[in-house]
Amino acid sequence: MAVHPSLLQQFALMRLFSADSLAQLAAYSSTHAFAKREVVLAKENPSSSLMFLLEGRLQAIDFTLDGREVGLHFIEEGQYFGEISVLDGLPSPEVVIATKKSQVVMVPARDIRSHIFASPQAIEAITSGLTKRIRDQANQRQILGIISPLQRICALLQNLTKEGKNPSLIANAPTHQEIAIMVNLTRETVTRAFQVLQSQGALARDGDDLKVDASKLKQLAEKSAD
Amino acid sequence: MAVHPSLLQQFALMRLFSADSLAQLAAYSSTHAFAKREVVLAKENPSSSLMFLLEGRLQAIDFTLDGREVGLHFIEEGQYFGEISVLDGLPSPEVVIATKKSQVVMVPARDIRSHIFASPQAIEAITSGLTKRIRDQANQRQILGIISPLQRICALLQNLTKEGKNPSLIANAPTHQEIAIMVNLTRETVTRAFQVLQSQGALARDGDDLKVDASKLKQLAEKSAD
DNA sequence: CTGTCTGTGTGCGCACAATCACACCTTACA
DNA sequence: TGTAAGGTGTGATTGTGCGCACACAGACAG
Repeated sequence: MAVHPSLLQQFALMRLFSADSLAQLAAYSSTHAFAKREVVLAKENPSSSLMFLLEGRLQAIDFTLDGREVGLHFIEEGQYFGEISVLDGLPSPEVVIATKKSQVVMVPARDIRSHIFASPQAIEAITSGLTKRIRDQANQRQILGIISPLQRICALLQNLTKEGKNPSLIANAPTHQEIAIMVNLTRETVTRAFQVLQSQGALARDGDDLKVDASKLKQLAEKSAD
Repeated sequence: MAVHPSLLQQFALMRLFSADSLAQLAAYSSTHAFAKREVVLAKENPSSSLMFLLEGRLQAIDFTLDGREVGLHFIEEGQYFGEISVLDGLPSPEVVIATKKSQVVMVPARDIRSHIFASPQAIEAITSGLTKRIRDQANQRQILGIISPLQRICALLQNLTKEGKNPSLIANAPTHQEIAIMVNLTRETVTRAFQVLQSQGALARDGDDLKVDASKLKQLAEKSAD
C-alpha cells in the first residue's frame, strides 16, 4: 500500500491533479506485479480501481459463450485502464491479461472518482479518453467487416503502426495468436497471411519487433486480388 | 431555427439543465426531417451538433474499404447521438442514416458543450452514456466472435429484446439487411436463419414487430448443435 | 546438455456462408 | 386501380477458412 507521489506523476492523467490530491491518492495506491498470462482485471471484479500500466504489456479480451477468446485492444506502458468501472460503478466489460511480465499501479476507485469529477482538466481528459476508445472500437468493428482475412490483418497492422511513434516499426509485436483473436481468425490463418506479407516484402521480423513497409501494406490492404 | 424549450424537455438529458440554460439552447436549436435512407450525420461533417431523435428510427453504420456496410447500433426515439464529435471536436466516427422517416432535433455543439461541462449532473450523465456505449460495443464485438451465424443472430436478438421494455417483443423490427450488417452476414443467411428460428417457435412475425420466445432463443444461442 | 514450454510453420479434408440468380409478396403512391 | 420498389424466400454453385494433426525452432531452467 501507498506509493510515492512521483510514481503517479509518471502518468499524464495524474499530472492534471494538484500536488495535494496526488499525495492523497498516492497514500491509497499500490503496485502489483503480474506474471505472463496472469489475469490483471476480471469481469466480475467488484473492488475496482483505476489502473496504470507501469511496465510490460497487456491485452483486453473477452470470451464468447463457446469459450473462444476475442481480443479487444492492447494496453501499452503508460496507458491507464479500468476507467469504465470506476466511472459507472458497474463490473468491467472486459478481462485484462498480461501478455508478458508486468507492473501495474492501482488507485482505488472510491478515492479517485471524486477527484476526477472535481477537476475540469481531469474530466475533460477522461471524456476524451472515452471518445477515443469509442472511435477505436468503431474502427476495429469496421475492420471485422472486411471479408478477406489478409486485408483484415493488414488493416490491423496499419493500426498498430499508428499507435507507435515509428510508422515502420511495431515494437514488442504481438504473437500470431494475439493478433488472431483481434481480427476473428485462427492462429494458423494469421501465420499463413504473414507468409504472404513477408514474401511480398511488406513485413519482416526483427527480434521482438516487426518491420513494416507502410506503402506496400496499404496496397495489400486495399485490394487483395493478386 | 429556434425551437420551444418544452421540446428539448422531451429528452432526459436536457432535463438536467436549468430553465435558463434550456431557453438559451432552445434558441439555437432546430428540427430537421429526414426521409427513409437519408443520411442524418456523415463522417466528415465538420459543423457538428448534439442530436436527438424525436421520431422515427436510425441506424449508425460505417463502410469498409471495399464498400460494404457494417452496422454499429440502432438509435431509438428519445435517444441522443453525435456526442462524440461534440465532446472531442473531431469528425464523427460513424455515419447515421434514417431507416424510416424521422424527425431530429439539433443543438449546435459550440453552444451546448460548455453547458455540459458546467453541469455536474450533465457531465455525469454524458460519461455514463459513453461508458454504456463502450460496454455495448464490447458486447457486440463479443457476438462477432461466435462462429455459428445462427448463434450470432440469436445473441443479437437477445440484445434487441433487452433494449425494449417488453422482453418478448421487438418493436419496429429491423429488416434482414439491417440485421445482417450488424452481425457480419449476408441478407440471405439472415433470412435462412430466421426460417429455422420460426420453425422452432423461437420467433414469430407480427406486422412490424417480432415476437420472441426468450427461453427458446437462449437455448439456441447457447448451443446450435441440433 | 537435456527436458519442457511456448510460439511458429504446414498439409489436408470438410463444412458452410458468400454469391448470383430469380420468383414472390407486400407496401406506397401515382 | 395499376405499377413500381423494397423486402423476403429459395436453389445451385463454389471458394475458402476452420480444425486437427504434427513437425520444428528457440528460450529457459535445472
